[in-house]
Amino acid sequence: MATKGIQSRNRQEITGRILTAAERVFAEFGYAGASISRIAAEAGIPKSNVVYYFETKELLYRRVVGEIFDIWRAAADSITVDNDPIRALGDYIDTKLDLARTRPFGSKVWANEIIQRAPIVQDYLEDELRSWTEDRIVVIEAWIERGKIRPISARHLLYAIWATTQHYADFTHQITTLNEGVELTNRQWEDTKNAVKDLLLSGVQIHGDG
Amino acid sequence: MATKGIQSRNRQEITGRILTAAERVFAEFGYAGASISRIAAEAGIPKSNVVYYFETKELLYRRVVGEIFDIWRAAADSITVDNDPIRALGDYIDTKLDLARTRPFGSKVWANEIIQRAPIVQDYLEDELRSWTEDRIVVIEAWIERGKIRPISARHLLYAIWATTQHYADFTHQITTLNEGVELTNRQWEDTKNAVKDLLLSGVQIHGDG
DNA sequence: AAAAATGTTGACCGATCGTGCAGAAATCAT
DNA sequence: ATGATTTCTGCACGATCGGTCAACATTTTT
Repeated sequence: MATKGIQSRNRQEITGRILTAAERVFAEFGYAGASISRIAAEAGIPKSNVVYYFETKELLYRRVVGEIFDIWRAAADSITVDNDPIRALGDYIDTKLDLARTRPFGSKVWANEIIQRAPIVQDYLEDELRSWTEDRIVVIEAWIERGKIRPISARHLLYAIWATTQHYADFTHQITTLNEGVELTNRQWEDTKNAVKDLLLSGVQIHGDG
Repeated sequence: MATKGIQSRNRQEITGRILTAAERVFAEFGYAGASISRIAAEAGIPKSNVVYYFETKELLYRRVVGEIFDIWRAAADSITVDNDPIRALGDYIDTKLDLARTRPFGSKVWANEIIQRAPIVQDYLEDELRSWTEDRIVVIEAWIERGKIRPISARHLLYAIWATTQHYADFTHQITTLNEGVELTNRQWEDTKNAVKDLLLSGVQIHGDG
């Protein structure tokens, strides 16, 4: 019992290393292009060992997708009826842009999966994403009814937020290339946050008369 | 000489069929996941014949990417200093959303390529896309200087337009799933155009005091 | 009509893929 | 200490991959 912990800790360490490697490799090569041997090499272990912990490529992949989905879901906690709309949406944009910077590979894996019509995680979309989305739409429409924001399309607002924030993760390479080949600095990421919020939330906010 | 045309016409027909099939297959499986045999099957010809016309998978892929890039470039013709900003940007958004509907596979191929850090078409980014982007930024900043639009970040405005419009192509499957599993109707696409323009151009337009 | 050029196809090659499996190694419970 | 359990790894398999090539069919040129 006293030594039981050692094995568990090792297990957690190694599965964590595999998941991190898998997220990167799946992002960089797509599901079909990612090979178990490449993931294993990135994690510094033999191929057979990856299979031992995750059984199949598909199960490993589902774990990777599930992780980023949970993280994104938590990012929208601020979107509730009682919160101030501009503040809540601004926080959501900030958080998602932080995630675009810190977890770009997860975002890319998700993008790849959706582009390829979700052959593996369609059940995620139909179960969890659908109800989650409807809940947020209800909140935004409640804000509209109470006259707190302009009567925009709640659904398309959500889509626009997803699109723009994830763009900075999925298209990092294009953005870097257009930034003279160097990654965005801290300052540029702050500028990005402000620019995205400015652009998107101007369409939401009720404009005063002066 | 009189019969020369027959072979040329056949050549054009068959390479066209291959390119259409390739665009779809590359979009659906990524570069690594797309196989020449699958493209050939989709085009209804033997694998060897695809190789005969395009030599390698990579050359075929470059042709596909080049096509969608040219189409997108032409879509921004309206962005010139002398045009009205809201009108010009609105036309650009409309055109790109039309392309999202009519050429979704090309958009997905591009997205896949950028996600994977442009292993094949990096020269496109550095040569053509970079100068093209800078030119548009100059136009938008000229609009700002002349007081025609709010002083937003021209670069991030472009990115936001790209992100939102391409989102409706790349994430079609997610959007369809969230639309109770059915594709968007003509009416819904019109609503989309208006919603995107409303959201993005509110941030651009100078708000009057009434 | 004969020669040349172009188009078409199936067979084949070496490489890599995901995965199953047997057995060695390490750790655990007793 | 010893047997049970878990962890680790090399090897082998059938399948599929991109690409080559030679044989054959068709069209074009002379």
